[in-house]
Amino acid sequence: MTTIEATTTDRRGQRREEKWAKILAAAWFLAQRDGLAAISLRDLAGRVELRQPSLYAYFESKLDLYDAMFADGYRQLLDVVRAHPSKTGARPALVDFVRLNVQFATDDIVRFQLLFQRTIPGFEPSTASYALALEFVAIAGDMLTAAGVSGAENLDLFSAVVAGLCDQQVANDPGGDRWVCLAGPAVEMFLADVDRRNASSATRAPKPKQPSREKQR
Amino acid sequence: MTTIEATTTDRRGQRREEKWAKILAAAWFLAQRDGLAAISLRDLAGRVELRQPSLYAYFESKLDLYDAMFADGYRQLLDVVRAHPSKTGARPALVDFVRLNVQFATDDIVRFQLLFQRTIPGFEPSTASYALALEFVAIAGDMLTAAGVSGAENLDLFSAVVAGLCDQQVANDPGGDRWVCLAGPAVEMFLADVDRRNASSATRAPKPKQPSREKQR
DNA sequence: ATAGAGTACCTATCATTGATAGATTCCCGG
DNA sequence: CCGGGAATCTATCAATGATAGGTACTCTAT
Repeated sequence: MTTIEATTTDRRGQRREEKWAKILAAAWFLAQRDGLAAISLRDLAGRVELRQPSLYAYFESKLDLYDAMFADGYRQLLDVVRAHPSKTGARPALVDFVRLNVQFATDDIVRFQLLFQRTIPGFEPSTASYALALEFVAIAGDMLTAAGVSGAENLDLFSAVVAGLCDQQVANDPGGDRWVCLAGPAVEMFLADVDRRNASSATRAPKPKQPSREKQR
Repeated sequence: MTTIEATTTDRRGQRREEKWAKILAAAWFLAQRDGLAAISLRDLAGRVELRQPSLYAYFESKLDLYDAMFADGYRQLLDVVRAHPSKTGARPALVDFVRLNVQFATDDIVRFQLLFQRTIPGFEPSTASYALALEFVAIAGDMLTAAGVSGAENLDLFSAVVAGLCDQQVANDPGGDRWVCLAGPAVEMFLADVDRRNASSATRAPKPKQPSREKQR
């Protein structure tokens, strides 16, 4: 779906992938300069020494280009998250994880829009690309369970907090850090709330659902 | 800015405004059907018995149409917020306010996108339209101070929580209420956090920076 | 009543967009 | 050296937002 496949990975395949990467890079540049939806295929082609129809040898359509960018963006996100040294202790790691996410969002606004806001009419990531998104969600879920948080409602609340930080940072202070530096307080707030609810439910019902967890911080 | 002004409010003015409203309604319809960025002026014109160039008697450009929709959307939001009966007690009222916001977002996704996410390349609300947005922000600020919350950081955190709820609801469960019904818990979480921080800062430093405020609830 | 002004439309046309068809060039294996 | 396929081109399409200029209607002032 994403690309028109090279039938076999022959010697040409490498050159092709190089060019493919160049196109993608140019697409990101244009998206940042003119807006995600304002990418012009002619402009894009010109930047990689091609004519506009030749792009269709690499992408089936413009939406397919967006799909490739979507996958590329998630690969970048996964790289960032995985490359980051995980702190000792699940909760400090969670704080770092959130801060990393907000920073990632602000580092490239159009990338954030493409990955997390459905803004391009008609665009829907292919299953292959969406798998990368799920991979990321799984990582986030693991970090939460490691921090002793479980339950669908808690996951939803957490995702809302993180999304909100990113959203506000991107929309109201692009390039700044007004909400980036709220990552710590926000996670603190969230975890305190989880604890609070667990404690109160524990007093009412003597069997706490979650196993007791260490409180670091 | 928003519209090409009727030089005088003559008898025709009324008809003109009627038609103007019709165009706007049709624009919302098309936005919901095809996506915000995919509105076709020819299609839009056809739905109000006009030819495409005639729309330029009502809007200077397509971006200007978006500006009119932006203002219209905020007027709707202000109407909803003001029409809602305010509960007794600032904090229950705040919960209601948040729930109302999330509901408003899900009720019309493209409207949410236009008002709160900068997705249309080149679009920036005119100062007149943006004034409506500020009006809304002011209302939210008032509700917060009424609930005993102050400080820029708290406002930012609050806005992030609300935005996050809307964002996730719209993106991941459009039409549902997975995050709508988290409005209550989220506000509770937020207020508990504010209280917690105030309490701890009060014990450490006997002079709280913010003037003491009544703690209701 | 009627000329003039001005509004509200129209048709015709433009440049640009994403997309397709078909010809051409280039490279590599036989 | 030559045939096939990949890569790219030119030419063209329909649809888009925008502009120019003309036409019909309506109200006002003489």
